[in-house]
Amino acid sequence: MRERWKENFSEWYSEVIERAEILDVRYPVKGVYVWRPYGFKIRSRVVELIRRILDATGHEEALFPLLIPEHEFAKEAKHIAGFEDEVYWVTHGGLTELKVKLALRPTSETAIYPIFALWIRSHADMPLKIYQVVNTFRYETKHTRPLIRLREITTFKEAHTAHASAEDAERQVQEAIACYKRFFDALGVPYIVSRRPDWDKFPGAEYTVAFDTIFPDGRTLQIATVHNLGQNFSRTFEITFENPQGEQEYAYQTCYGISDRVIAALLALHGDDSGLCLMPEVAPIQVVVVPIWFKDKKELVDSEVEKLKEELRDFRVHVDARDIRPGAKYYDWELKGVPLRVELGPRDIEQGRVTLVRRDTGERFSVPRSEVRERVRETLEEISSWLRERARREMEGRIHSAQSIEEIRSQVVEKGGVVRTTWCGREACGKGIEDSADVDILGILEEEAQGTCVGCGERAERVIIMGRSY
RNA sequence: GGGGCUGUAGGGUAGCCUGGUCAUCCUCGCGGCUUCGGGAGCCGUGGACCCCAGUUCAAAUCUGGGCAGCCCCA
Repeated sequence: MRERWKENFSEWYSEVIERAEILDVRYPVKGVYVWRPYGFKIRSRVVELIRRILDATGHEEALFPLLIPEHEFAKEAKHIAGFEDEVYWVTHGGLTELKVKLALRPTSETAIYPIFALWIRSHADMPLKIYQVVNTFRYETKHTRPLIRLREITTFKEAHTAHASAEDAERQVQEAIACYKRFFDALGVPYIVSRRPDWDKFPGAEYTVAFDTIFPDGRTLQIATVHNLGQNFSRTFEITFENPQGEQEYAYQTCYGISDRVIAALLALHGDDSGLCLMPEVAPIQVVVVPIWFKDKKELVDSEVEKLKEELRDFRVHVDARDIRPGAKYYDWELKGVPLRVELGPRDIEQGRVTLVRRDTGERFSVPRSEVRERVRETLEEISSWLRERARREMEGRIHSAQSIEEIRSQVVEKGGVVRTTWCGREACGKGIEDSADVDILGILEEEAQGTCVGCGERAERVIIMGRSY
């Protein structure tokens, strides 16, 4: 690696995406990228994890069309107002201009809810919990960045639910938050959960709860959102049901999603100056075996490596048999983030041992050949918890508190990260704080506020977090 | 949204101002030999001027447009 992880994060990120073969960024359309096989394997593991979690909580996977007719898309006024300047439109079929323009989904509410209206007739049809993993399109005007700000989001994991009561929808929001916590915990991606201020909620939602993480450069990244839609969309799309009393009622809805950004976070948070450092849970290769060949010993080493590979068949193992020097292989696999390396040479064979090298700590040690399976298993577990713990500590070290506008500005602008502070809860005052500190309010925390508002000095009603985001 | 800069082999670059020779160097790919416990050496060989138009005897070089990328400000 040429670039350093913390000191030069933005360049590091670009370099690692390209050299670790995650994406090919050379596709000739702005803001869209090619998943390379190695990156795609990581993506697949991440998708499998969310599938397991959603399936286990009674969600069912489905697949809705990419194209949305204009009249459906335009039904919900606030929703379209929130998206209209970033929608791609299909206007022609061949040379024929379409009578009804078709939107490429920027998100799928307006594709799914007309169908929900057909599926739901009675309270017994609910709760209805559907999810899909799809690509979505947004015509981003700001600077696009691989996996962070995309024009084609390739891995949008969105869930949509419908309920017979406001209480059940509220319970669903809590379930979604719990699912996402489990998901990010498994990936070792630390997060802050907060409720977005009203002016920043999802267009058409009652309220939005967001997960943010903090990158090594101190900027925050929104990695998941959960929305309580109330009856806003069900009124628009006429999703009604007959309740137990025999009356027609509008359904109560929620939706929530996670984009490619979770993979950006996974890569960014678990790196160092040598490159990626993948969590064993998602690493395409968990253990790379490097044979150390010597003149007349090549055959001996190769046959031992073959046996070793068989002994390690419970793991995702790759034997690097390329005809290059071992050192070159070490650098290569470190860049690609393989969590554990096993070296096997004449010296190891003589002693009946193998050499293990941890990617996270760089620690090198030798273990008896007879114990290799068990030691690999426990070392991978240690790497997983070490990475998880390090990421958590790193993020917590970037959360500070501030009691004045000046402090907010100096903390966030100079040191990066986020600040906790207190706010009266009034929108005008909140926007004033954002303007004068030149820092955004990310969200409102669950906890009780004490003291006064940083903006107006009146009694504080809310604890908020502020930061600069991607 | 506004402004600036850039586009030369798979990657990184020199050449462009001042048009003209076989387009420079590093890396990389391929074949071969010797090597192999932290980026090997030698020999041979392969590969590029973003696209479209214009100016000109002649364009990587100048002009216009397109596309793509980078940076700064809002």
